Amino acid sequence: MDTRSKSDSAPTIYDVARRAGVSIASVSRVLNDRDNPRPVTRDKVMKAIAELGFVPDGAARALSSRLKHVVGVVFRRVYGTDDGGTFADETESLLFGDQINRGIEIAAGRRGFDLLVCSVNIDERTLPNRILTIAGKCDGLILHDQVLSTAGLETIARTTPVVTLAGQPGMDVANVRSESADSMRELARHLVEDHGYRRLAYIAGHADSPDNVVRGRSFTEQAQSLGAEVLTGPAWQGDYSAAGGVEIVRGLISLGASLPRAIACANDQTALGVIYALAEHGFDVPGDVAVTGFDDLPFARHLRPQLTTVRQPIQEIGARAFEVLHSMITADASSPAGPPAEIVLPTRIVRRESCGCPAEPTTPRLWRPIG
Amino acid sequence: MDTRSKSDSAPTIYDVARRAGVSIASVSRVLNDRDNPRPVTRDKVMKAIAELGFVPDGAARALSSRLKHVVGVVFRRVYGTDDGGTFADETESLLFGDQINRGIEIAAGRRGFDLLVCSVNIDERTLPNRILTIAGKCDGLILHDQVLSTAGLETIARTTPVVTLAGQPGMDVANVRSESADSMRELARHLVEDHGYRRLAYIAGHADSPDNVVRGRSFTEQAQSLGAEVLTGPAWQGDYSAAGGVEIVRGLISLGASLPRAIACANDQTALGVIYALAEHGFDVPGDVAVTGFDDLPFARHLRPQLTTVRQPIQEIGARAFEVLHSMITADASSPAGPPAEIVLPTRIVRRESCGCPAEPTTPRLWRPIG
DNA sequence: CTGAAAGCGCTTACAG
DNA sequence: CTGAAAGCGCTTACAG
Repeated sequence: MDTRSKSDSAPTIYDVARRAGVSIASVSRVLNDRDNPRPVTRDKVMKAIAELGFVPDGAARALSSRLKHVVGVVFRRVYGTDDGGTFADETESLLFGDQINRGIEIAAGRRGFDLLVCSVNIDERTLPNRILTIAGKCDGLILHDQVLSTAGLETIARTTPVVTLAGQPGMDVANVRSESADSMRELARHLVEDHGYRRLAYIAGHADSPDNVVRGRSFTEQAQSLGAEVLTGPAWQGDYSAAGGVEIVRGLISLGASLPRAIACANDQTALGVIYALAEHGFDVPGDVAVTGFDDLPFARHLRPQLTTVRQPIQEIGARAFEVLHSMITADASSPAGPPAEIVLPTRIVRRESCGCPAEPTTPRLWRPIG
Repeated sequence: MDTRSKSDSAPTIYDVARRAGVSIASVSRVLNDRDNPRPVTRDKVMKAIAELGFVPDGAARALSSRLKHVVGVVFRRVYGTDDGGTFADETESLLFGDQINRGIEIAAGRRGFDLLVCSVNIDERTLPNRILTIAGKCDGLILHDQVLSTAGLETIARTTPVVTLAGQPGMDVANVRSESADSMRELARHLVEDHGYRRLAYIAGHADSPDNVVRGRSFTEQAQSLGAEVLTGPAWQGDYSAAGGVEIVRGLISLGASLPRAIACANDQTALGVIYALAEHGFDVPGDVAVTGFDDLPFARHLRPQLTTVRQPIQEIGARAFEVLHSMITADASSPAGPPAEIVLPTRIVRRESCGCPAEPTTPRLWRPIG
């Protein structure tokens, strides 16, 4: 009669209680670190737990306490333009996304939450279902850039707290993003006024990305208002990937187009590809063409020329997203106020060499494109 | 009487059943795609689900079906030697670990599992508890390089399926790693015989990493057996980070030590730092000192000189780890055979420039260290 | 094909 | 301080 419950399957709270000679309620109390159990009781329980190698079941816990202590994160596994190999691995590393997730995870850990991650392909047909399955496994969801349509978003937000990243705030959806307009205007001003460039271009990211739209518009309007020319059109449509940047420059050059004096890119990865392709064709950066990025990923300062870009507090974005989500999860029934519609984090332009500014004297550099 | 259950909290299977005019059993059946429910029934249920925005609760599901469809991954958030800033962000990107996790996640997704990730600090005092909490939330655990002592491992493996990465197989613990000995011997042979280098060194990774131990020993023994000298000692103890590599080379140079003709590094990141520091002091790689890595991370071929290294199938390691874990999770009670003790994936040496071989003519290069 | 009912492993009022 | 009992939201034999 002893074998029944301590058989092959994992021990439960009942096994612990029996072994310790107490009720499951007492076991639960020491498990949750309540202070009622007497030291004696506590010790008996602890001993039984250790002997049995007992691990409380998270599902049962969650069901009972109505909190899973898990937040879900969904992001796109993008496969960028294929340039034939040089940047083939790039999209697998997802620099930006991974770093945001790290920020979320660290913030979550501080509150006893863990991260359920789920990368999806843009073309996935079962996406809505995937996301619902995820939603069922967590207390709230953080959705990266454009993984769901606005409609899909509103649907899921009816029952699950949702925070989007670089998206648009909605009825029940909070959004966290970083400031783009001011910094892009400042960048345009810098290129036009400080460096005197008169012919510029902006290489766009995904057309459906709000950040991209704002960056392109702010940059263009500011440059034009200062009397500079800004090249536009489908030839300048990138996809946030280095391979995309390479392809655009190669295309332009093979068409015999005359390049602008400066190219502002939607993000650092695009700038990386652009600099690569320019170097490949013998153009000097910034001598012939100045190039700028956005994000300030770690590699930006190791590039040669060092990349002038706009610094986003990447991990901070993740951390803030978690905090907002956490407040939505816990507030839920109590607080009548809705979630903060939007959190906007500050950015700042980082002038390095690729725009034409002098090199920072202090930082030695690791890499440079072939000349 | 209608408001009771469709109140503010999320709808449950009971709400759906009531609305559709069927039993919860029927709802459950369409939820799980069984084929008994008649089309009529199914339609009524689907309609109710859509109208209510119902999302089945994962915890309840898991508790009832005894499967959470979640695997946990624990890895170290390492803070490498601080070299004063240049590589400060490096450890935040965790190239290698993230790529393994991506492999796990993709493989998991194919079987309807999601990933619960948890990065821990080496120095975390609550680590055992953290891991137990994680364990309770998933069906099985994948542990990266040395997150737990052997004792801790055995304890948790008593009740949870566990697969380690680059560790050592144990009683109930499967291990997935890639081959290191043969490739390091081949690398030593290549440096000594093909290039004629007679004075070598191996910059180690974490001393407690089995991979590191094997790499160092294989390399050293092979080189020595071919009559070459291999420098050893604490001066060559790295920590798998670029910053560590930088520090070692700077230290050596500042001590006025005469450098070996070739330095084999425990991994690519270390090699990156080593090349950086050598370039910083005016040494030519491979002209003055040849340098090699291990891993073949994406940046290895973009470096100038292109990095000679050993290619590991990184994502494949993650994918295989998941598959083994999945078989342990599902087999459990049924199959009497234990888990495969160990899975070893093949590696191969990739000869590029940093060892002294001629450049690959086909691949253009993006970056190179300052000369 | 469908429903009533038990049970998964916890937490938490409620009594004592 | 401790225990008996209800309940969290599902799944799944078991009858019908």
